[in-house]
Amino acid sequence: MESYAGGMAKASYHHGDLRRALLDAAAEAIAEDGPAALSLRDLARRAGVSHAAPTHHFGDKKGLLTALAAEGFDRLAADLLATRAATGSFLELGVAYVRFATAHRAHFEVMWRPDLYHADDPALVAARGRSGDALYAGVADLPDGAGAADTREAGLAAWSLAHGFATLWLSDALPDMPEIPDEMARAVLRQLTPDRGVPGGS
Amino acid sequence: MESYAGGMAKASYHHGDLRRALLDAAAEAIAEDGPAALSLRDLARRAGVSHAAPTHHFGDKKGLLTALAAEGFDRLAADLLATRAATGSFLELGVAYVRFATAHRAHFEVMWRPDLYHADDPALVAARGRSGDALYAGVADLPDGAGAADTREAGLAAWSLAHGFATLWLSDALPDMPEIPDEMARAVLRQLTPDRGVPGGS
DNA sequence: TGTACATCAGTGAACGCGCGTTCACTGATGTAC
DNA sequence: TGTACATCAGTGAACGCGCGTTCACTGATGTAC
Repeated sequence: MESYAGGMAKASYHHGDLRRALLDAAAEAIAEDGPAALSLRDLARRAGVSHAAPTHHFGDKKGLLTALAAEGFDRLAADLLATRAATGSFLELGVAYVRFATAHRAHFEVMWRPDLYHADDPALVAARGRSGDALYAGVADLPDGAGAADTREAGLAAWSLAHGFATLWLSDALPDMPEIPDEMARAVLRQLTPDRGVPGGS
Repeated sequence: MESYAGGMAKASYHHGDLRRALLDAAAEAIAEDGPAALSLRDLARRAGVSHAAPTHHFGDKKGLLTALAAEGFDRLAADLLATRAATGSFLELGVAYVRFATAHRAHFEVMWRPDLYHADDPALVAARGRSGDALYAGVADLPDGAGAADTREAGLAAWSLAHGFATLWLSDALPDMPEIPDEMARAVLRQLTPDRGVPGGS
C-alpha cells in the first residue's frame, strides 16, 4: 500500500517510514471528513500502529498539521514554478492553482486554516514564502497596463479568482460541474484577461 | 445584553427567546474559534441556560448549524437585492458580497460547509435558492457581450472573484489589509470589468 | 372570574464515548572501540 | 569480527476531560369551559 524504506512491507517492530505513512493517512482522512474530524488515534489505526506512536514524529496534533500544510505549500510552489517554466502563461498559472486545489484537497484545505497549525513554524513559513514568490513571479510576467498599483491589483484579482473558483468547487457549491474542472477554470480565468493575450496561453 | 421578548432581562424559569440567544451565541463562538470548535454545551453556558436546553429548539447540533446557515443565506439574499435595487451596479453587488462575508463571518463560514449541517433541510434549501437568484439577477443586468455562455461564465467569474477575495481575507492570507476591505474589494473586482462600465457603479 | 388541564420550555443527573497526552517500558538499530 | 552501549521508534496501560444525547422531572403558560 505505502512504499516503505525497505521496499516491501515487513511485519517488524519498526514501521520503516511512519512519518510519511501518517501524512498520507491524514490527507486521506481529511479528504473524507474534513480537517475538523481528524484524530491522531484514527491516523495511528490507519497506519497500523499504536495510538501513541504519532507523538514521536510530530509532537502533537498541530505539529502534524503543520507538516501537512508545509508540504502543501512546497508542492504548490513547485507546481506553479513548473507551469510558469513550461507555459509562460499567466492564465495557465491560475489553472495550475485550481488543479492543485482539486488534486490535493486535503493539503489545500489545511493550508488556509492557520488556526489549525503552528503558523510560525520556520519550515512552514519558508514554504509559504516560496508559494507566494511563485505566484508573484507569475504576476510580474504580465504586460503592465498602468504601473505597479495596477499590477498588484491584477495579481490579487487573479489569485482571488482562482482561489474562489477552487473553494466553491471544493464546497460543492457549483452546479453541473465536471469532476475535473480544468477547462471550466480556464474559461472563467479568461474573463479576467479578455484582451491582454499572453504568449503561450491557450 | 440580548433583547428578550419582554424587553428587560428577567430572571425567570423561561428564557424568553432562547432560540435567538443560541444563534447569536453560536455566531459569536464561531467568529472566535471557528465552526470546528463549536459545542452545544458552550452555547448553553453562554446563554446562561442548562446544557440540555438547546436540544429543545434545534434537535441536535447539525440542526442548530442548519438554522444558522439558513439565516445567513437569507440575509445575504436580502443584502444583495437591496444593493441591486439601490445601485443597479454589478460591481457593487460584488462589494456587498464581500462586505457580508466580513461582517457576518460566522454565518459565511458555515454556509459553505454543507457537511456541517442538514443540507437538504427545506428552509435552508429555499434560503440558498433566494441567494442564488439574487446573485443571478445581478448577472442578468450585465450588458451581454457575446451571448448566454459568456454571461454564465462572467457571472461565475464574478462570484469566484468576490468569494475568493472574501475567503482569503477571512483566512488572514492577505498582507497589509485594512480592517474593512471594501475599497480594496472594489478595486480588485473592477479588474473584471475594466471597460464595461455599468450605470450607477462608482 | 375561576378552575382544570394540556402543552411547552428548561432542569439536572446520568450514560457511554473517543479523544490527546503522559509514562515507564521494550524491541531494534547503529556506532565506537 | 565481536562486544558494549547509546539512541531511536513503537508499545500498551492509564489519566482526566468535554462532549452529545437521553431521561424523568418540574415550573410556567395558555386555553376551554
